[in-house]
Amino acid sequence: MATLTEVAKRAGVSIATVSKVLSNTPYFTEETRQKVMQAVEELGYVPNLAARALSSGKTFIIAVVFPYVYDTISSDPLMQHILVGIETECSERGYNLLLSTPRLTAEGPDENYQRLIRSGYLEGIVALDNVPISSVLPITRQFNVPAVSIGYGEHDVYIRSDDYGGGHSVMEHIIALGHRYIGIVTVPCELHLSVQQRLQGMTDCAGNAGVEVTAQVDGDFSIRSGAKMMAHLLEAHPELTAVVCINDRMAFGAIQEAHRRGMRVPDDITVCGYDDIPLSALIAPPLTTVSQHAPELGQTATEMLFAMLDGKIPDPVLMPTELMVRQSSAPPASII
Amino acid sequence: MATLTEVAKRAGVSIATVSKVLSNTPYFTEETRQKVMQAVEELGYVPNLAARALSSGKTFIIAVVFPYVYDTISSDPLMQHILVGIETECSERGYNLLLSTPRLTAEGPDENYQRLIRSGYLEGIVALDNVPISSVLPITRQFNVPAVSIGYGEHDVYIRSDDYGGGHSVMEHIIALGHRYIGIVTVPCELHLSVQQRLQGMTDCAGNAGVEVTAQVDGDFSIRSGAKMMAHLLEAHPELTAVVCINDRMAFGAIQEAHRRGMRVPDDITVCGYDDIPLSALIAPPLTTVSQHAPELGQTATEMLFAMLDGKIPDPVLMPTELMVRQSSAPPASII
DNA sequence: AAACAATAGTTAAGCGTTTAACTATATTAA
DNA sequence: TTAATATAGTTAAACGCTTAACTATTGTTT
Repeated sequence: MATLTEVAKRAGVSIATVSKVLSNTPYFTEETRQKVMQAVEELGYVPNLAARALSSGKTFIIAVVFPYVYDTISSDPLMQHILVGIETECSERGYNLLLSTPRLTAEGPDENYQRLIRSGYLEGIVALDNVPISSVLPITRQFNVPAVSIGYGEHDVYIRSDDYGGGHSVMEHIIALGHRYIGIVTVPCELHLSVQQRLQGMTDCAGNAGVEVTAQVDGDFSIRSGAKMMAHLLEAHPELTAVVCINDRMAFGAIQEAHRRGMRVPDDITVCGYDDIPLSALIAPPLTTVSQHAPELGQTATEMLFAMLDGKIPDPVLMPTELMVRQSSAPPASII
Repeated sequence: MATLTEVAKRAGVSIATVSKVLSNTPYFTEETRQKVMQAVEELGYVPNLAARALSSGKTFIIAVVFPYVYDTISSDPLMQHILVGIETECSERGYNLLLSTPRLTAEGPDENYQRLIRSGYLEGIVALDNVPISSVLPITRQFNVPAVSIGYGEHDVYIRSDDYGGGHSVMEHIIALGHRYIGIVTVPCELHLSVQQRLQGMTDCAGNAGVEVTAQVDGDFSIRSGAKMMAHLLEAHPELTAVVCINDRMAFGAIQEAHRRGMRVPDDITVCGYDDIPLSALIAPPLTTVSQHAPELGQTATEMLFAMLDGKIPDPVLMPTELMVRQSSAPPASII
């Protein structure tokens, strides 16, 4: 691979001049520029990133950190969409994207990750941070790696989906439809900070409307657990007319279980989800759910990171959610 | 961040000695080792990757290249699973994973990608290569970047899922059940090399059994198109008793469309898919499909790449597929 | 015409490693 | 006892780039 020295030789100038031309630092003539560019062209010169990184500190790498806890990339479709947003923004700026999925335990993230942070390879980080037991972010502060948090962990620069508002809006929708016997399928709330918010929004909304949530059970995000929890709910509380799940996958399971029992959705029971993964619009019946605008979440987080790299201190962002009313929700039969 | 020089100073030795100790190059005493390690410990020294990369050429970065054509990461669940396999293998070896999603046109991959390949940043590449119009691999050959192809593009080191065998096995299953009026939902075959194989397997199998495929229509991988093509098929060929889709998402759409028309699956019509994405086992009815073992595909590809980095030349691999018989397939009603 | 400023380019130091070549000491063989 | 060898450590060059400090040239101002 061609180096600066070769380009300089061919163009008949010094390597400093070549470097100046390439980085557009003032003080060279158009003629020099031409000579240099021609040499670059002819040799197919591409700067060596490692050398550039060492010399200037700019690596053009940012890392996406998706901690690996119970779930993550493999199973959560949301990650993909956040990733797409981040990728879009990075590739536009010529940055490369490093994917890090540290194993997270109560003692903190794994060795590999810690070394990576301290290796000087990363210009910045976008990290998912919603796990209460432990966080990937403290170490970034310690070693001054710019980082943006997507989530409710403690960190100064963050973007959060308005989970409280989102939870509030589904519940509001359900209560407005006339439902009074409502079940919630969630996950153990010590697992996930944003789910805590979602849940709080739901129960606050119900409380304010003078409605008491009939029952609340814990699944584990999976379709299967959604079905199982739906079964529990329906057996213990046959009076239920609506069930809200804190993610779409569990809502899929819930609908399946309802169908399995010969119930019609939404005629016999309303089911709502949360996340608005693409499949949600396409199942039968199409699912009423809350969109987090995941790609925008990733994209904005990345914009914030680039702002930090420019020396700015971006304000925290609360991304509004959007209630997607589809056909899985309807007034309770008793009203019609 | 601490550098070698600081460690050397603290341990009272030269930087070369520190480097030797850390890389376990012979000729130092246990005592020296202790002194060095203690200094490393106390200063929290972590080698600067950029410097190491420049000096030794080892960057500890491998890139996963998922070209962005029509579809990709955002929508294809398979990618995720391949990615998981790659990630597992990389993190085990302390390698970092760079995610590259070049825009691919007939003129080849985009500028960013080409620069990345030539930047010296990458020790190797695992690339999805199934698009006939263009490939991300020729440039890796040109610049001697070790690369493993997952797919049917022309490349010497590759791993392929046995699409032909997989296609053959679903068709065999359907014919064995007694179906004689069979429809296929595929995609325009100039889009995807592995789909061509899948299809060939299916038609060869049917041909050998003396069964003629009744109809074949083109969707676009999406659930929606699956439903639409199912509608076409059922209207044009009411005699059909089985429909095979070349991916699971279209099969979901097909099942939905069948349900929408009041048909029962598999009682009135058999529907099979391909890919075995996790959802497939959980929909109603659970889908008969073909598993590609995507994570293993990614993992083996990565093992092959590491073998190349060790100077070996791995043999091409054909990964066997597995027919997953579930409840969406049954003998045609005429037989029962 | 002298003094100064702006422009164009060069030289050389430095980024933090790895590693080949070297020196110094201890050990073994003859 | 000497030479050869193995061991332990050091010195310094190299990787390819950026950039501060410098020199040389040209243009402008007084």
